[in-house]
Order: sequence, then C-alpha cells, then structure tokens
Amino acid sequence: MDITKDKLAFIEESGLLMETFGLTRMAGRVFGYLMVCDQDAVSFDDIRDTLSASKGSISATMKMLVNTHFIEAVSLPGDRKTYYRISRNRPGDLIRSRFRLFDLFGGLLDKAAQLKNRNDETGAWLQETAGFYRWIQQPIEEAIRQWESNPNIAAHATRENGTKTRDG
Amino acid sequence: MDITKDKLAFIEESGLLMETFGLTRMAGRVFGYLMVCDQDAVSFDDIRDTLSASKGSISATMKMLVNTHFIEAVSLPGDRKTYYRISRNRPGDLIRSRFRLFDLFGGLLDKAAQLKNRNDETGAWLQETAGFYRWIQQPIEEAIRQWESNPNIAAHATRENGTKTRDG
DNA sequence: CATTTGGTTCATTTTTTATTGAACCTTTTG
DNA sequence: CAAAAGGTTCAATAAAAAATGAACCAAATG
Repeated sequence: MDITKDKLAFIEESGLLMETFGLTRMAGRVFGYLMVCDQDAVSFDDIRDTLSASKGSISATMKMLVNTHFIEAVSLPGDRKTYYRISRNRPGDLIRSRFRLFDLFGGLLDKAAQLKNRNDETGAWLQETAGFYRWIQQPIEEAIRQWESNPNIAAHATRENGTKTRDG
Repeated sequence: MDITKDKLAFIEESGLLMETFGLTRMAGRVFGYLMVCDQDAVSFDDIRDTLSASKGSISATMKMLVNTHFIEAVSLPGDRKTYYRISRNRPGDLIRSRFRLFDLFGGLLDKAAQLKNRNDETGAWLQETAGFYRWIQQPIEEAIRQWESNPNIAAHATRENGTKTRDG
C-alpha cells in the first residue's frame, strides 16, 4: 500500500529485468515487491493493490512464481489468507536450474553432431562445444557446493585475493 | 533444398529449444539448419528456401543471429551473395554472455538489499544471495579458462574421440 | 443455511511479437 | 544506362502472450 516512490521504481526495474529471464513482467514486479516490502510476507490483496493489477492476473502470476520456486506461499493459523514471500532457496539453486538449459543446449549440439554427415569445421565445432557443455556442469556444481559448504569463507576469499581454494 | 526428413525435424526441435533461450523460433531454426547442413556455409536464399520463410523474416533473423554472435557472415571473392555459418566462437563464450544475466540479477538483489529498511529474513537472504552471485563469477570464469587452456584433456574425461586442436 | 472471504477460471480484450510481401535501395553485369 | 541480383525496410497482418473482469467455487463464519 503506502510504498515509496523509489521502491515503485525498483519494482518496475525488476519487472523489466526479469522479463529477460523468461518470466512475465508482472512476475518480475511481484518478485520485486517481495524483495523490498517491509513485511516479511505479503497477502494476495496487498500485492494486487500495490501493483494495481486484476485478481486473475495476480492469481496466474503467483502460481507461476511458486511453481518456478522463486517465491513460496505461507499460511497462518486462524487466517484464511495466503501470504507470499521470497523462497528460502539456497542461492545456488537458481543457477542450478538455469544450467539445465545449457545442458539441453549441449544435448542439441550432440544430436546435431550425430545427424551431420560431412565432417567439416562446423562438425568439429559441434563436437568440441557439446563436449564443453557436458564438461562444465561438474566444475560449476563444485563451485556452488563450495559456497554452500561455507559461504562466508568463500565470500571472504574473493574480496581479499582471487585465490580459489579447494577442500571438497 | 534437398534435406532429409530427420534433419527437418531436428531444425524444428532446435527452433523450439532456442525459443527458451530468448531467441525467436525462426532464429532457432536457422541455427539448427546451419548445424546440420552439408555445406560449410549457406546462402541467404538457401536458408529461405529450406525454411520456407519470407525474405523479410530471414533478413531480420540473420541480423539478429549475427549481432548475438551465434552465426557469422562469410563472403567469397567473385560472388555477390552472403553466406552464413555457425560462429567460430570459443565454446565458453555463450556461457560467458549468459552469465552477464546472472550478474545483472545479482545487481538487482544488491539494490533491493539497499532499498529495504527492515532487516528481516528476506533482507538477509538478499544480501547472502547477492554475495553469491558476485562470488560465483570468478570460479566460473576460471573453469572456462581451464577448458580453454586445454580442451582435449578435459574432453577426454567424457569422450574418447574429438581430438581437435585450436591455434589462433 | 445464507453470507462473506479469498481466491480460481476462463472467455474476451489488449498488447506485444513475429511474419509477410511489396516497394525500394545498391552493386554488378551486359 | 537498362536489367538483374541480392538484399533491406517497413506498413499491414497474423499469431501469441498477458491482462481484465465477471462468473464461479470452496471453506469459514454468523
């Protein structure tokens, strides 16, 4: 409801940016609002009012954001409303799920390499690149795990020097 | 032109998959065709015929794919046509450019953390997650560099074949 | 059991995005 | 210089995606 001008601007910014992630603009706005709102969790109608959107649109948007694990629903005893807040995901989970796209892309390259009958430069590129996509999954998962095992040390290491330590 | 049924199917598959990357379906088809075609580089009209699309659509699509570095134009002496082929990118470049999106997302989280005035659970999550996005850039760049410094060794882990060397 | 609350659903409308095709450039060729 | 090749541009159209709002439904309340 009573939300500052700069937060509203931020919400619009979030809408535009998250469109580039394949969400709808409305979903980006909702996520933006949940990021900067003062309450810990916000009701359907609060979101609807703040964003001046229709019930139908908010309903669809909330479902989508919950399904993609960006947000989660919260219910309270003695209260019929549903509240929503940003998911308590491990930070790496979004990258993990995005990386599945790279994996799919690698699979496509693989398939192309097999369909191709001429063994030209492009064929070699396909094989090399498909191999890369297969290979990169592991180091990335490792990096994420490293952070998860000790976020603070990892954060500290980057700010001090760029030295990557490995004790997994 | 004379293209097999399974390649056409692959091209459509590529169109659908690359839509999830934010390209148009047509761009995905073109990229798919360039992946599996027998020629090393293919002319505008060849693409147009194979995909049964209009000049305007192909023209816009080729520009878009060239601008995003998915493909590159090739010209030949004594030939007025422009040919196109898959870019000879280093395999990591696509991931690099996609990672800029994560960086933007991290920036958004940072901004949110600053706008927020209450220091609740979500506030803590924002800070932690923004930190993670800042931190992860480095290990990923390192992993990509590791592959680039010796693709074959890394590739060997996953495949027997694919002995291709690069020299700038 | 009638009302209210808190949504969901879905046909319709609005908005956005992609495609077409004709007109139009710019080089090259005869 | 006329004609053709090889595209590009852009107004019009088609197709897809998102938002609206009214009808609807289930659970809780009086």
